[in-house]
Amino acid sequence: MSHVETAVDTTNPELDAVAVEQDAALLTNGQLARMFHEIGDMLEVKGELVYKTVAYHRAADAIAHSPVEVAEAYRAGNPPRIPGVGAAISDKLAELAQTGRLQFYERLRTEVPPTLVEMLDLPGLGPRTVKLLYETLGIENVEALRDAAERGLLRDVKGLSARTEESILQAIATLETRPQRLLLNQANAIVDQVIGDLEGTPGLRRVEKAGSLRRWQETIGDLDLLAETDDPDALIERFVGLAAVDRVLNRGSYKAAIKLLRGPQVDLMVMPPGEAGTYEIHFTGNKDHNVRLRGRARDRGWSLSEKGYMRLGEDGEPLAGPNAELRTFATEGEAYAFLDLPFIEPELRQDRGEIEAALAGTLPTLVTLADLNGDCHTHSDRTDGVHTVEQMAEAGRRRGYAYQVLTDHSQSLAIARGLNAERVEEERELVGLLNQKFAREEEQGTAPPGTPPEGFRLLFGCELEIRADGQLDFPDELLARYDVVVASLHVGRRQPRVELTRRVMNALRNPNVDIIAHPAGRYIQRREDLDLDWDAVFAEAARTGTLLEMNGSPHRLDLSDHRARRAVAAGCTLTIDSDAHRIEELDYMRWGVSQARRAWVTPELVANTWSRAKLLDWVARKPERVS
DNA sequence: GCCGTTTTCGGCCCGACTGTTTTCAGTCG
Repeated sequence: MSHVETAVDTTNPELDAVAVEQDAALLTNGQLARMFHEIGDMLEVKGELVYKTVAYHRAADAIAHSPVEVAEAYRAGNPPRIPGVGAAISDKLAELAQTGRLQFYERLRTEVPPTLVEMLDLPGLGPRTVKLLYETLGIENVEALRDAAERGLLRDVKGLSARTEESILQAIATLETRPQRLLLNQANAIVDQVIGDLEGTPGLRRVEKAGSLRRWQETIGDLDLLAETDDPDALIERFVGLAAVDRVLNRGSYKAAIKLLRGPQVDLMVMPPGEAGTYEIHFTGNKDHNVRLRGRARDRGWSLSEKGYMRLGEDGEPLAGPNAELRTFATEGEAYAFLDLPFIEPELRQDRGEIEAALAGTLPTLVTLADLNGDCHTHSDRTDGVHTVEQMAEAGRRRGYAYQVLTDHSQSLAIARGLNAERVEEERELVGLLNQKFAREEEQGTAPPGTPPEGFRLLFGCELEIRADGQLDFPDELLARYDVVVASLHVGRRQPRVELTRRVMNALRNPNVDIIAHPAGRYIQRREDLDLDWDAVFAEAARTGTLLEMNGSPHRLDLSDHRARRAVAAGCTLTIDSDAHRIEELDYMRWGVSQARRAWVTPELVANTWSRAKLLDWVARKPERVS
């Protein structure tokens, strides 16, 4: 607990000031990862050996996903073992941890203009071409490239043509109008639309989602579709001719890619009927997961591609001609089994230990939507919601929940018309009346079908503001009257880490606070995470049994999968909530569940898979744990 | 640059599509 105490200790302000100054030079895992990715990019442009550049990118990813703060650990003289980080990169990390700088990186930046690396963002333009353009025409940024292309200078470079000029100008235009990555729910809606448009194509047996959407990643770049069809030509024809197509990026016999009008790129791959297994694996990814599978296949004498497993000869090449041997499978389960692996859930396919767990027989049984018995975070029109308390409760009841917690905002969040003590009392009475009605209907057998045996109850809660001064927005006497208190932080988000952490700690230690909602306070692609001492927060949440929310709003998905995994490792228990402000948003639960699955979360770790009695008992016992 | 229960050196995952070419390199996923 000592680091926890240190982080919130205010008795010696001078000590705090020293700590903050040291922290200033400590790079976060994210910053380290960005730097090593950039190094990888610069080495690519320099024309370095491809495997060297890959090594830097791989190390960057591993650092980004590391459960420990890497720079902090190095500074403490306690460098963690990170897969993909060997002697050379480890030395660089040590230098960064000590000095906050890296000479190798700074020298590289003088050799390779940073704007050169930005040119790699242009679709179709890779490191070789960037290098070629730099060396022949001295082009070192996108502006110069556009200028040269417009003036017809590129066609004189060996290996390029007038056509290349055109496609480069096209790529620049694409980059400038490129939409942000899609949120999960947006991507899903677009894909459903495209799948609907493809239905009825002659020969088509089925179309399914693949790629990052099938892994339920929190944001989606390109969309991937797989199709089983007896007539590939007809399908490709239909696909590239869809009304929503802006332009066709490429088109072959088995695959095609389109860019949708004001929308993302969509890739379609055709699978021969009955051979979906390896295709689904290949196109669901992610890349690192696939590389691991191919390595394992190769160790066993087979080459794995989307087409199936091909027997390798003694030269390490697939056998050809009459000796060729190809194994295909109808399902992913069979294709995994060929490698003596069990089926691995798509959400886990990120090469974050799932292969090892599969081999050890320790893959988790992931939480599902059906496991949830309630929703601990919902709003009504009495604060910033859209539907009435009754409408929201009725909708929750019809979902088959045993409980739903009404968590309208507390008084200080004026922007959301937060409730004062008087309106809190009104709301309590309203909740009581509704519950009487629900109980009556259950007794009379007129409750909606699907109502669980323990019946449905609307639990009385609030979303309690953790104010900028660190105080909670209601006094303890009032808080003690709630069934469930959900605390969250919306204001004073830019305070320094020590201050922010102290505020959250104060909420965690309050005997009446049961859940911390959207702990990182992020809005995906719009607002950064709160700068908290996460290890301290997780340790205290675990000690006090305060539940940490996985917020299902596709804008939040907070905790993130990485953080949730760390929280669980630290002994925390979670909730998965919709944070619904209208009836339809109760469906946000599905995105929260997918995020939890990506974090390896099992049902028992999620408090709202519990019965109502168990949940209420858990929160009632918090005072014992805090003391 | 990383890595090793075959290896401390010599490997490192795979194929489609595109464009500029006559046999392939670059890019992408």
